[in-house]
Amino acid sequence: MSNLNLPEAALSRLTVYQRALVELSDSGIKTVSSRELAEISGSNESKVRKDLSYLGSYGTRGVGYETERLIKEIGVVLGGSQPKPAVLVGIGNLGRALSQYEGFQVSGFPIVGLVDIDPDVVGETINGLTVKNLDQLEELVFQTSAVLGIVTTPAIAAQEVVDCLVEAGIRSILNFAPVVVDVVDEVEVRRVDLATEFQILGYYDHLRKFD
Amino acid sequence: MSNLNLPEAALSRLTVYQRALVELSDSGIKTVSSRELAEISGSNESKVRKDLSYLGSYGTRGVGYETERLIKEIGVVLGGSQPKPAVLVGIGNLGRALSQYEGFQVSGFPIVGLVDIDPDVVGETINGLTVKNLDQLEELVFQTSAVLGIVTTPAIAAQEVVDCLVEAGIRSILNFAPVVVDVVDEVEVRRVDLATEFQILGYYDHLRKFD
DNA sequence: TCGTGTGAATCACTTCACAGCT
DNA sequence: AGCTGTGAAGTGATTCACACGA
Repeated sequence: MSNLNLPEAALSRLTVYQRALVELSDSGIKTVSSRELAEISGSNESKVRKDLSYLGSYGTRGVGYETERLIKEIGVVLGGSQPKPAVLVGIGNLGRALSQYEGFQVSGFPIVGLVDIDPDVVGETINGLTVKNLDQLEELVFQTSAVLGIVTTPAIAAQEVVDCLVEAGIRSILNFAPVVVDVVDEVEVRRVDLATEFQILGYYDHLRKFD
Repeated sequence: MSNLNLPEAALSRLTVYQRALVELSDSGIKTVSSRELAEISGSNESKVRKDLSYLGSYGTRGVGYETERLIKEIGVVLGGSQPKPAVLVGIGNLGRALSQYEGFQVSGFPIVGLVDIDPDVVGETINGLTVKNLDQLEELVFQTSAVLGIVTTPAIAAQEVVDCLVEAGIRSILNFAPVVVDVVDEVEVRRVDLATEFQILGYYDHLRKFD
């Protein structure tokens, strides 16, 4: 089913278009042109048209795209819009913040389990969830049907935690630890590297002084 | 000075190499080959050599690269290794977490100011910093010599906050709000989009079911 | 006439392959 | 013999430009 070959770059823009489309739709706007959609998504019109063409031909020449229709079609491609529950491992500052961030719930990725190894933290209740120990991970994943893992541990612990997640059957992992982890090919790991983002900004800031 | 044309993709990998090199150096390792460095950074040897070649020719044929030397050279390119202080706007869950995250301090991006608009939050002290009101931003930037801005507000407030940051003289912004903001060309904005990361994972998870 | 859909052209990044230094 | 440095080839993404339908 839907075996379109969506380039990674287009994929990440589609999620941005979708959010923009939901906003448009909520304010009663029925159709939108590639130029308008580009404008509010920080893209450009060719890219928008090319990206949307991967989904099929859902636009009308001379008119534009129906917002409702596009939202539905993008939703189908992005994973059928069934919610995908996530477990979060590593209850430090960042872990606590993410576990309370409503945005994930709203986007269809509810956090349904919390895990740590620190005995001082295990047993604590955050946002209605009790923090479990790492050795209860497999059971937790089974009980909650979680399919996503979020790693917010220190760098040193990340590889072990990822191994446990994979062992427990998780195949999609978002890694906030500033380290590259090894996994088998069937597992998809995405890294969010805050220190790198800062350094890139720092680089451009530095460059600006020599123009 | 140093007007090399570093591709964006190489730039982000250099930050990863540097962290790996610091670890190697700390454990007493003096030289490293492109293959070894690739292994621990999740890259490959051609990419490592090409990336490092943008800095100049600091390797020794038949031997590899001196860890200390590379750390220094990457540091120079990434912005002279002077610390770049940052102000953070938006003291919600994520803002609180980031303001306590030691990683930034360590990487040379200390958070030196906190800002919000909620009167209940303004005046609060977090990690030794008192939260200021948005209208004190310009003064805060002036007093602290901040050069980076971090936006952790809700989407709806992000554009206004970014305008204030730019007004206050900030030219490099890291935006965690799930919205694309408009800025003049001289300002660099990088977006960290957590919802998009989840959706991309969700897409691959979905795909796996139809192989 | 307006805006989509798409081949073709361009640009950017990656990988290959090997000459040359140690 | 081993490993770097780098042109050249290959791959993938972006932009262009225009035919076509509403």
